[in-house]
Amino acid sequence: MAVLLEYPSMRLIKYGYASAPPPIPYVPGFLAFREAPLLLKACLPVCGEADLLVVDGHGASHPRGLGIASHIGVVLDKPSIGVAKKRLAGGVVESGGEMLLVLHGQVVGVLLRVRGRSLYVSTGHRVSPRTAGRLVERMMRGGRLPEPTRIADMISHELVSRLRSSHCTRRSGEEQP
DNA sequence: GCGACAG
DNA sequence: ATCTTGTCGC
Repeated sequence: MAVLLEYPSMRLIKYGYASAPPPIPYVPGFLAFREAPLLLKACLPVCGEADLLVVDGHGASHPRGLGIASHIGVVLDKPSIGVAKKRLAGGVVESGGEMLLVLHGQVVGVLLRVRGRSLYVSTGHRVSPRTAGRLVERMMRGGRLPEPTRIADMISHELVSRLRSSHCTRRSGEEQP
């Protein structure tokens, strides 16, 4: 699922999606091998108008410094940022009131605290760690996740729910007492 | 040996 | 991610 939002209003312009069985199982550190091909298909209708990609997952804060956020940015040749809900690699170092994500002695991202939860924001492609953090902060609208991720989650959940019930039950739109 | 391990 | 349990707010 990919959504195109206007910045800074964060209004939904349009979205794209694709569906297919997972090619391989999920293995930590290799998420892009499982999800990037389908995600790239979902991006086709919207990425041409996008100036920045916000990806659900890590970018440079990855065991080999190349998470799915970096992967997508490189393939689509767009600036990208990784926004993950859990730590994958590296550590957190406080510096000047900032929580920096450090990997192999390099600052690769920032840790944001949102509503008591952690958000691991990292460089994807052509965006510095601190700029990535600042941009994500400006895409927050009161939710636990930045608007691109939150809205994509919302729409994809609705799509899955509606598609599932219209495929496994009787005619869609019929009541179920 | 033990823990950690995006989605 | 998915699943289960518990808590809080409307």
